[in-house]
Amino acid sequence: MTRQQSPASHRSEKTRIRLLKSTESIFASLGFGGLTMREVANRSQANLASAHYHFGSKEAMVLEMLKTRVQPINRRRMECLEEARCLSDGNPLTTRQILRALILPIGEEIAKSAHTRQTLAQLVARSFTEPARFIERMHRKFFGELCEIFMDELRKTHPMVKEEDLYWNLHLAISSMLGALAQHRRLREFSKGTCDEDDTCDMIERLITFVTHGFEAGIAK
Amino acid sequence: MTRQQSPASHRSEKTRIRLLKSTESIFASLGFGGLTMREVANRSQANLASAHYHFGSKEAMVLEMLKTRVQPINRRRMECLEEARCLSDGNPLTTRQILRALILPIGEEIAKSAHTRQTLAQLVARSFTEPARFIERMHRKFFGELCEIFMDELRKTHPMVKEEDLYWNLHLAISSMLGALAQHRRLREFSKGTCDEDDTCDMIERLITFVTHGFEAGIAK
DNA sequence: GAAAAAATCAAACAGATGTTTAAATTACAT
DNA sequence: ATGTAATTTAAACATCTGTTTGATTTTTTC
Repeated sequence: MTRQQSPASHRSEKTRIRLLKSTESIFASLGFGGLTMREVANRSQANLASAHYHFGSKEAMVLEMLKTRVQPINRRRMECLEEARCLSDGNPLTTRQILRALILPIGEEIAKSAHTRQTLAQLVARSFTEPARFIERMHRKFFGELCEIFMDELRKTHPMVKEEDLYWNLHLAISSMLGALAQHRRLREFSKGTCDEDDTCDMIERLITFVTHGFEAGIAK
Repeated sequence: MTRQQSPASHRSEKTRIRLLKSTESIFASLGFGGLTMREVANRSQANLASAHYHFGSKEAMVLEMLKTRVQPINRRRMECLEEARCLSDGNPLTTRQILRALILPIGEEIAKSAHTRQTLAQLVARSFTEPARFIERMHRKFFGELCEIFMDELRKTHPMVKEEDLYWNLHLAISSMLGALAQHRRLREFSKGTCDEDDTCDMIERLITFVTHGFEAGIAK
């Protein structure tokens, strides 16, 4: 049934890509349950059945979209970590450097997709709060080893700090990042226009400062 | 259609309460889209139609459940703030005191519902990340004025700090709180058993420390 | 240009969902 | 006890969902 993901796709995949784009924006604003195949097809100016033709099922389609969005961010995270390691030749990284490597890549990605700024922030956040089990499974797969790598880095930086404290505060830092992304669009209304949520750089810098100091306070004896 | 919420309900409302309880746990784990009237009715050992009889619609039922869960927490928040004001006779509160008043009441509520610890944390978090518009409207109503009260308190404590910075960092603190609640149950797996997510007091204290220092770092010049 | 493969399409299917109806039952006041 | 209101019930309704089918069109290959 499903079109095989064969090595060479000999013709343009315009439809496939349009479907993924629609999937992304609808999933970001309505979640998995709120996303319907018909709405995706409509927005993509494609036929309902073609979505199944390309992906096989709704679940597979959403998963495909998430993969293509999440993986580049995780790759970039590793790069950022590596860059920091180069700069600090041999010495342990600072807490800020580590947490920056975790957060900055999302900011870059958000800034990149200029006209749909909100979408990616929502997307990332929603993918973490979705009740759907298969999405949870995906996160375990994509995030599990990444977290261990970041934990290792934090251990090097804070060799005297208890494991428990490191885990707890990395957990809080990640949670803060996700929470901030999820609540992103509420800021303007909340601040009655005082704050500009569209200034992504500003947001990222504030977020990094916030979690860095939160983290360090949490591991202090 | 809807039974009127008349002042004196002359007979026991067992069914109504059972329906709300089921609504709570299902909504917490599956969200609004995942919650079905039939499942609620089944778990409540009630008839499908009785749910509509008591609440009128799925939307109204979920809203009623959220109100009865959220409002006590917000009332408690105001009490905590008042208690802190008493203790510091006239002087501005510390940042920690203010943020504690925001966070502690949720912790108390979570600790109270001992056997369903996870439920409330998930419930609060999910209610904030639900795509459903009517839930967003509810939050605006319940949270809007509360936030302004907390902002006023922060203004008194930090009179020299720019409005923008106060808003940004209160926003980050709230987001962190929500993110931590949402990600709550991931901690044990993430930490491979090192951390005990069921120790609610510990979690709340860590969270308060985290956001307090994050906040203060964010407003420092 | 003809055969084969890939992609699109309209239509239908099967199941689930929120909601309504109208009858039956229970609880309550007089 | 009786009549009235409140509640529960089984059944049906209309709509929406993901998915499948089989024919048709488009693209690629030779």
